[in-house]
Amino acid sequence: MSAPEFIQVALPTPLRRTFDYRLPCDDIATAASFSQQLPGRRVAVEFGRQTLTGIIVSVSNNSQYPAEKVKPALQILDDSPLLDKNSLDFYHWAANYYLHPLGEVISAALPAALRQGESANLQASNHWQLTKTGQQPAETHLKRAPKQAQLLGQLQTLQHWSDTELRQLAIPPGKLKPLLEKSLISHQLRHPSQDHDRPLLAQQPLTLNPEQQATTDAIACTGFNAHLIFGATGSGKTEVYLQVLEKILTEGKQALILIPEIGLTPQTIQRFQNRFNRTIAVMHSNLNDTERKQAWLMAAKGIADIVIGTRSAVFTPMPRLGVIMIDEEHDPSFKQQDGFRYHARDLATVRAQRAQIPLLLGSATPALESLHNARQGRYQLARLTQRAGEASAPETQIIDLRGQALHNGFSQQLIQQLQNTTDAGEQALVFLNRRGYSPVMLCHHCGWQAQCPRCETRLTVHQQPPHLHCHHCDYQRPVARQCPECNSHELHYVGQGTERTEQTLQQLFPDTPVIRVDRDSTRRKNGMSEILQDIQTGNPCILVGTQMLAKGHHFPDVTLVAILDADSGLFSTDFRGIERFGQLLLQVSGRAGRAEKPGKVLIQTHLSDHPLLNLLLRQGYDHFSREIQRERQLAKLPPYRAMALLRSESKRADNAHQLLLSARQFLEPLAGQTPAVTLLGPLPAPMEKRNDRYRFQLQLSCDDRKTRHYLCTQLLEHLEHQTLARRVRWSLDIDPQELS
DNA sequence: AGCACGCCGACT
DNA sequence: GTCGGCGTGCTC
Repeated sequence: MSAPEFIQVALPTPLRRTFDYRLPCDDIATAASFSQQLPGRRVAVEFGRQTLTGIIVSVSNNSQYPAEKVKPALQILDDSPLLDKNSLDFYHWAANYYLHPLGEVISAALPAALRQGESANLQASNHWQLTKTGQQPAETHLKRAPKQAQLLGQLQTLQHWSDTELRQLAIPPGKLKPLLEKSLISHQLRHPSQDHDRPLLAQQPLTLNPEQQATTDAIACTGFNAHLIFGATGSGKTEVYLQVLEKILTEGKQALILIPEIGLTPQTIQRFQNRFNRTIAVMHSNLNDTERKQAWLMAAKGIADIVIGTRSAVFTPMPRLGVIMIDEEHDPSFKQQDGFRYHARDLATVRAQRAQIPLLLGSATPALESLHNARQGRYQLARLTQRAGEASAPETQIIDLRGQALHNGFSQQLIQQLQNTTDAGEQALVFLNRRGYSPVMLCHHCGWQAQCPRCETRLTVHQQPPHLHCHHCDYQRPVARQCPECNSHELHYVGQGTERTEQTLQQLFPDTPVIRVDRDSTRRKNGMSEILQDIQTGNPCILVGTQMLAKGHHFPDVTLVAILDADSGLFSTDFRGIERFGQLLLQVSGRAGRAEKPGKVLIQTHLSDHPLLNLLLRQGYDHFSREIQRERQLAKLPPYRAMALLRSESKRADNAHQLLLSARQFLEPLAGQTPAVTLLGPLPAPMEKRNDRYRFQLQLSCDDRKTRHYLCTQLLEHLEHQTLARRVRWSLDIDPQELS
């Protein structure tokens, strides 16, 4: 057989095809012998006038493309495939399902360093550990150096650590020098390797309660089996994860654990590290390019046994993958909201099916989709109802705001309850999902409002530092002193954000520390850790914050949780709005009433009769979700229908609108032939103008995914031939999570 | 997408 | 006289 000459290369471009190249001349001679192993390797090619790194997806003896136009590839970059066949097949599947170019799917799968053609070799890195002397109480050696003693104390909780962990803890390597010189710690440069010599368990597992035991037993190590673990905060989901992990690791397999973007706290990783003597690769947004590449390669080369990562980790090749777990599976951050709009939970399901391995989804407030799957029998539903320890579920109470006098958003009743809590020396948490000081700046004389010049929205007033800020396009300007319309100086701030709420609370409770936790307050400090340390002391304080407060962190001393304004959540126009609100409400409530102190949750609203709110509070999330499910079924919405959303945006509104109109005109005759297809739009997006662009959307709903796939495939081909499609930014969202 | 080409308006 | 705005075309 003659040596194959051509390779098909996936390149990072929005063009929905692969590109043919000739093998580089010096590789042809040996190509016959290794052609089987070409797919999955990276290759450098000339593409137009640029040089790109692509992935070889297949090999052939001929090319469909005119032979004289086929360029030779510049260089094959890998000695062996970087991506195995299973991974490539999975990426193909994803590209086809989401109708997204394969090259961009592969780009999402690779860390930036490998995408840009860097070598796929693992780097040696420092492994640090305590010496014998270093294990003794820190004060023995460092009486006169309290800072060093404190640092040693911190390191003693770790025992051993890596350069990356040091960086995560914000400890500059230079600070370790004195400890190194005193021989309290030591380090060695090591290449990462499998850690299979030590016993698997570093720590004895906890005893499971009957529910946890039954759940763990139901999970089979081989074959696809999916489980939805529905358990409130504190019901012991993590221990189930750990014990399933133990089963999988015992068999010598790898585990992939997906977590939400802000759920990855050092404590989470610590729990896995403390339990197992196994190499863990962590992949999240705080890593730099080198660290990310290192973690990815450790997973792909089978060195790491446990991989913990956010959404994009679902693509990581893992040669011995034995389980996928998704914690907080309802979290919206599992869906990518731009570019390649995939859902990591949905892809994880497919990946587990293809690999014939178990899948675990866990949440206190499962996504409606997941509960639907469980109720349909596609997932096994495991309920964990017993709260660990003595902690009882918090008592919840609605404060009806109708007709009440409010003080900057606080009812008299809420102020009294906060007073009681601080008087008792306990902590309180006030939740408000709105950053800044005030959402509206209004002229008292003529009614002028500070608007964003680029978006169809108001500017938010910030006071720290003082400025007006658009939360949608980042436009900023100084706070106006007088009205630009009528020159009046009487400018009022209407409504409250976290800054103003912090100020109000500080005025109401001058003797109690008020701690604000939102994107603005945590950015300045060293992440969130400093703030958390203050809170963890257990001293009385009042926390004010956005959803940052609701996720991931536990505040054992908080006994009162107040939701300042539930109305905004109940008014949401998005069809998923009420589901999100219910999830957030329970997440926030879950912060209260840990340990022995019973918690209380107060919800301020003008809609105290809202049936779904009352259902949620009186009967729980299960009943709440069933009711929403029923409404979705009646309204013919997901998960009962397969939806796709074609979005368009342009500086010229007519162009954006026109493109969708032509899409609709194209789809209508096709849809007419197929039963049960609904087209809605083109409609202006909920925020019609954003960042100087006018936005429209066309919604497509089908009874089944097959029809949707067919229609969308046709639609994309149609759009490729539209000249207008080049002047308008557009994107197709399969299974959209938000209609915005 | 990125990049180049090509054609018209308002500046040093 | 040029700089640069974006419309159009092309990428194996």
